[in-house]
Amino acid sequence: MISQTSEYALRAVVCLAQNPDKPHTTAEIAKWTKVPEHYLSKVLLALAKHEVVISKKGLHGGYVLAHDPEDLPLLNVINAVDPIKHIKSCPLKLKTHGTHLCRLHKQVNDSIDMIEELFRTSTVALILNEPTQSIPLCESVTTQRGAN
Amino acid sequence: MISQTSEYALRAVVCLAQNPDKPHTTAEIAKWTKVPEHYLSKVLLALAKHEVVISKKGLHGGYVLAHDPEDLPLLNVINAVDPIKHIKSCPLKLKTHGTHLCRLHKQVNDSIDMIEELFRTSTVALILNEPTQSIPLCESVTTQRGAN
DNA sequence: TAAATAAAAGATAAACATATCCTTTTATCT
DNA sequence: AGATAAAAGGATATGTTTATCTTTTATTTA
Repeated sequence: MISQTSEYALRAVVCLAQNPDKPHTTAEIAKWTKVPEHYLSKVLLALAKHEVVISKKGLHGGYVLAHDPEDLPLLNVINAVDPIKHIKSCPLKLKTHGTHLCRLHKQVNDSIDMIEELFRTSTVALILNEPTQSIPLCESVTTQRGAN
Repeated sequence: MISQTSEYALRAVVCLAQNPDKPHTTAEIAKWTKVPEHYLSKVLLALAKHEVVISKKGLHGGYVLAHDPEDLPLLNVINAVDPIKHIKSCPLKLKTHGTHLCRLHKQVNDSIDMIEELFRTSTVALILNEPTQSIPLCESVTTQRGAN
């Protein structure tokens, strides 16, 4: 439903939100999130281009979040790497439909709208707070990874 | 959000629902739905295997719907060709998470649940009825294709 | 200024989804 | 029975996503 790339991007962003103390390198994030390192590098590049994260080159460089978790909807993360595309005109290119979708494509597009709305209204902060039994990305249930 | 294959399957099923008089061949359906004919052939095969449609070989054969449009949720069509997969256990394979999803993956899975629910409750009949300006798959707004 | 560090960029490969083509099987009609 | 129609199945091709590896560029520190 959402692409592997989006999943990776979400993991990376949550990871950075959990460890806001300093920039983290691609290698670090890759290890923590279990995302293939060189692939993650491309993902982070896209996130930086869309100003979801900020990159810093050189020694002690790495990536940090560009916004507070409260101000960062998951949708922004997803759209940075794999933009949600709405159906705006008839996929069959029927001339009489044009921009007015038939029931079928309206229904499909409604589902896209729903997903978008859900991700627009859920911020990264929402993921961090409300701790359940499982801490995102962390193996242990009692300690944050940053504590190691 | 939904695959090209699912879109094709939905088109084919709606097409058959619009023309319930007799079996229709792959070639006919392909022409009406603007789906590549040989690819559609595989799609219809999957739909038949999942008993969404019924195939009839030989002269005057083709495909018909296996159920009344009222009894056919769009979800069944989608699941026949490209099953919606839920997140059931931690994608990072974190042992302590196991089957108890963290907030991140719960959120993503919730979106999958939402989509599934929407498609479960929308039947093919819903697509046919409530005519808007555009008739599904039909270029003309005044005549059903079957009338040609 | 030199060395070390880390992101950026580019090139290549593997896996998967989509699409096409060709042959075989099955049913129907005369 | 023979001819025809149509689905079923198999093999191959194209395109896109995902993944890996290497080189280049920018930054920091000593």
